[in-house]
Amino acid sequence: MARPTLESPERGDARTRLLEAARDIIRQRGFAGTSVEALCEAAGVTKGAFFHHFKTKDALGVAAANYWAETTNALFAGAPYHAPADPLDRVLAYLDFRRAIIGGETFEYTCLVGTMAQEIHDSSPTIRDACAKSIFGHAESLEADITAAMKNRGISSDWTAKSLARHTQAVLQGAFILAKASGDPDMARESVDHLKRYIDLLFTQGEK
Amino acid sequence: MARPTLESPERGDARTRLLEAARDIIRQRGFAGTSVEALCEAAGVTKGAFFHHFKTKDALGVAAANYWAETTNALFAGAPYHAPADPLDRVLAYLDFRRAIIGGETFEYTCLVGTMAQEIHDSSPTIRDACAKSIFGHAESLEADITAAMKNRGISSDWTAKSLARHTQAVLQGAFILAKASGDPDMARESVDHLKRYIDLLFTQGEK
DNA sequence: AATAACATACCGACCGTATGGTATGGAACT
DNA sequence: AGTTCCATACCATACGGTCGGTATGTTATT
Repeated sequence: MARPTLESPERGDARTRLLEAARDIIRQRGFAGTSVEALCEAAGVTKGAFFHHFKTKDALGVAAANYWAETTNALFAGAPYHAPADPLDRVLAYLDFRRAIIGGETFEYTCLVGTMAQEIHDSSPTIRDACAKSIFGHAESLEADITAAMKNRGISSDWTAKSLARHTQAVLQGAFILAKASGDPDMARESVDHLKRYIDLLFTQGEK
Repeated sequence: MARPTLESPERGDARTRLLEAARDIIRQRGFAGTSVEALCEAAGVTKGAFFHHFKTKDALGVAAANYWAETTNALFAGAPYHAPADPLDRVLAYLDFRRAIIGGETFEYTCLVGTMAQEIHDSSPTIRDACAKSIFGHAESLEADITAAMKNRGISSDWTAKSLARHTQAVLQGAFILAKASGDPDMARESVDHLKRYIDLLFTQGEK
């Protein structure tokens, strides 16, 4: 790839490759378990390049979380689950999509920012905040459909759209942990099924 | 505390203190982020004591997971949620208990084996297996009540007691991650509330 | 249009320290 | 007397991070 220009400084070859390496390796070994040199080797760059692009290892962690937020936002924005006219169907289609994504190697379907937040929540506030922004930002992207579905079905509830959106993320994060502990992605799919059943019950049972 | 004897070699003072230090510090900083020396300092022992009791750092991880399984098993066995005569009430009381436990500093209510499994699932199979045993063993302790509740209410379902028991653990693990990311334990309680509502719906709606 | 001046991207050797782990000796209990 | 338990001293290495240097751009001046 060509050298980055002043107009697009983010296009640096090494920088992107380091972020992609971070995305994959940190999901396998965790943040503290991933050395800068391991990242450099995977990205095919030297340490000089690393510290040219990131002031510290923590700064790489923040950048990786932001990169994760950007790429996943793009993935979900372009996903087919927005198609249904009924907002509830969109929410359920979202869960189908999340379920369909689960598969292959563990590090390929688990969540970078969930992994990092779990690990560094107490030792690195900057990384933690970047992770929180990614998780809760994504949750917010579901809120609109949930709110619309509640209005659409005339749901009067003691729960909020915001809390349900956050709960979906909690279930997914927890599902990943069981999958990691057991080495079996079915363990994650199982929880998504329960979550889908819950939301289905909330809206078919709660109708008034 | 007295010196350990040959008859109860597991009662070693230093050993227990190291396991307790591991329980607390690993929940704060993760496994890789916790140094042997940090554990020794917290336990008030030297490295000689550490490597006398544990052959390697990984062995400490396995022992910490087992210690966690033992102590939490004892905690839950002695908890008051077993009192209700109705098995469904016992399941719901279990969730109330889990919810009530959430509070204080993050490391005080989050799960050691969930944290470790997340981090070392790929790099240390022995620790991962010990964590899995703790998580799924605890899940199994719920299965009996769920099964009894299903029979009791005549539930014919497309889900199993085993999968629902595992799902409860997934929700709790995920709830902890959101709490860590946000720094707010309410984020965890919120998900427990949703889980309780789900189980309630499953049994009141599914009655036939 | 040429060029001086500056900025960016990257390399790879190097440094100080922290780390997991070892070797050895001795006190306390059996 | 023998074994368990633990402290001290030490080691080799892996770690995060620095630094001098080079190649390749961009911008401003003339």
